[in-house]
Amino acid sequence: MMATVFDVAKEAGVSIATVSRVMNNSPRVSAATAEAVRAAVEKLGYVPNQQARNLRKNESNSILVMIPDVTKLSYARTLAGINEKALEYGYTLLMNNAVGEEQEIVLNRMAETQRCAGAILLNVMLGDEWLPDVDSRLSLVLCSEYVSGCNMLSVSVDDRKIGREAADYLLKLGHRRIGYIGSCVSCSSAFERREGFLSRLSEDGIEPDVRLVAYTDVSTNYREGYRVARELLSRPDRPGAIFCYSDILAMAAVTVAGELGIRVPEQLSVLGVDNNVYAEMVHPYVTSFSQPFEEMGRRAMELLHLKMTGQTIPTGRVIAEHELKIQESTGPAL
Amino acid sequence: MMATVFDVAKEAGVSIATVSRVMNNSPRVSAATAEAVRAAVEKLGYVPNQQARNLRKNESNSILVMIPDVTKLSYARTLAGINEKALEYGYTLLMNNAVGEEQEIVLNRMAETQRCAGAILLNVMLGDEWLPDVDSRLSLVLCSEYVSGCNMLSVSVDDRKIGREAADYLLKLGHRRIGYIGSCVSCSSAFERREGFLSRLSEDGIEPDVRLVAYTDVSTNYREGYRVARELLSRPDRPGAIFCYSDILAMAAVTVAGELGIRVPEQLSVLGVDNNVYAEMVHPYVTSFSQPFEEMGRRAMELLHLKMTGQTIPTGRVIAEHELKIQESTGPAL
DNA sequence: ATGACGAATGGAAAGGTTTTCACATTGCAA
DNA sequence: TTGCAATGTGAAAACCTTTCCATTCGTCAT
Repeated sequence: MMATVFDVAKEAGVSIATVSRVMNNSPRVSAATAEAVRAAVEKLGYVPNQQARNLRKNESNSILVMIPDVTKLSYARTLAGINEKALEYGYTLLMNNAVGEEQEIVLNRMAETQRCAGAILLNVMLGDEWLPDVDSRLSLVLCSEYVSGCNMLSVSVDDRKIGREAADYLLKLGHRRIGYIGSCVSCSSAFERREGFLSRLSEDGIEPDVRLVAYTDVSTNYREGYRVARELLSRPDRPGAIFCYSDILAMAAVTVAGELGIRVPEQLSVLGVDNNVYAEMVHPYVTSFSQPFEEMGRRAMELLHLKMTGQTIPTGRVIAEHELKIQESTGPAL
Repeated sequence: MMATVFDVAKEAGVSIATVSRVMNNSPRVSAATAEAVRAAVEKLGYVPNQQARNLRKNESNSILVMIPDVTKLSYARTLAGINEKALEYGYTLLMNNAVGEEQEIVLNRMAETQRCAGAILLNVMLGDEWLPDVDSRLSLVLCSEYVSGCNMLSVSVDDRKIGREAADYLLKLGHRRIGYIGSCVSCSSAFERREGFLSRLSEDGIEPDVRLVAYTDVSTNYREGYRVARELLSRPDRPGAIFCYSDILAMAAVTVAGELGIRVPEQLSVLGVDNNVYAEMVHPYVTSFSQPFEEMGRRAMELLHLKMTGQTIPTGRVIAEHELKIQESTGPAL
């Protein structure tokens, strides 16, 4: 049915070994022979069977991407970046939408059946004693929130720095009554951002004020954010500026402000994180830290490629640069 | 390194053929032997090499999902559905984020190198003469907007019906001045929805009124939708109800109405399509047709499985059911 | 008692590569 | 002229399965 090395060898009048060499661009073959083989390949429409190749070479050209939830925009964007580089390097992308325990099962099965040579894990759960073990059999790169104490190679943004810069920016605008909406425990990035945020405020002598803070554990749930923001902004001693864990929460805050007759940014500055494409649906547009998800995906794929080809790689954590995109929701304190 | 059938055979004191039979649950092996083999498998931690298996059986257990843009929520949701079923059937998911010409190249390469046995194409471009050719070498299922005239097996919603029901719903609320925001040409679904919408209106004697219609070619771009909606709603003879191609456009219309002091739904009913999770970011919440993307993905995977295992499949088009989710943005005509 | 049959199992081929090793040819220096 | 290295090529093994075919053995009907 499909042409094989044997067919090509017969057609070109050479041995299968020579055909293989030509297909792999071996230098140890004469120009004339190579040309004849190539002609035969062309004529027969021969394409090497990847399965057989992988079996023989005992390696795989596919890599696994493990995603907790592909419908979350940040993951999808990262995936797009990974895909871009994978295509460039000639890898095939295996993807799996799995969470928790299932991640471990799938990953182990992939490693055992030798279905893939490497994997990129988006936002793997905390407390993963099993990761180093998997990493010994399979090249692994993490691409997600930074998990402190985890020594795996990872790509992430510096959430602590985002928090610090958020505080810095609002302080520079003259704000002193600065609030926070977001979680403090649900995930590592939330924790880090809040830590950085509070430590910068503390440097200017501003200590956490419970009346200015609203915690919501579901940091990306609009309705919950709306409820919490309403509560926070209804107080007589409401903050003059709010740093929000996500754009979703920031949008909720802006909407609430509009409903309560609080002018943004004159009476209230709102700062978010994400640069969500949907952020434009609320007016005024939300000032926000953008996260380079596509770039993170590309970097992760590059690192994995280096790791798999045995080249030198940076150890530990690789940081992707965020950027403050100033829009309409922030302004100087009155 | 890794245990093979030979190791297991030696350990269990049987032949490799028997080991293979046990691994494949063949009935032609005695219980005692099977037990011995299983014990050896357990002891050695043997896992069959998928590559070798695929090579021998000349088939693949992986299927390709081709996506134009994984960052679009509807595609991501479909992908999640596909993933769910693929896991259930034991398929490995290959994914590729490609558009236009690149789709054809990737698809052909996949078929030629026998990397996968089947593929699900999300929203493949129009005018694809090459599809039947690929389908003859690779099982194909389309999962996307319905392309009329294309005889491939496909899963899609009935966009014409959505259009009809939209008109029907607004007419039943007593509306007569009914507008439309969306594209008429950019994609098949936009065309179909508009056709169904207009034909239903026509049945009640309402003919298209250019003053009530706003066309925007980028049917999912908020800013453009905002501009267009503003233009449409600023007219003195503005419509009393609007059917929007997408929730994004509907949200823009609702926002514009709010800014212009037009009360929704008292003075203006707005109806969208999608049931976007972000639809909740605008008040009042938008009434909308939900599309079962996850379910579509699952159905597509099921159909592909049936097709690949040579079972009988429905021919042509499979329709997934949409549903009208009534929220706050629609109400009776004054 | 014999033949036929079915069940359980093993031997060996096949699937399409890559790669090692060996062989033959050439060119070049001694 | 001889020896040797470099170069180009082919034969065959190896990668790990599945599966066809053959063999053995026990059972049952004649």
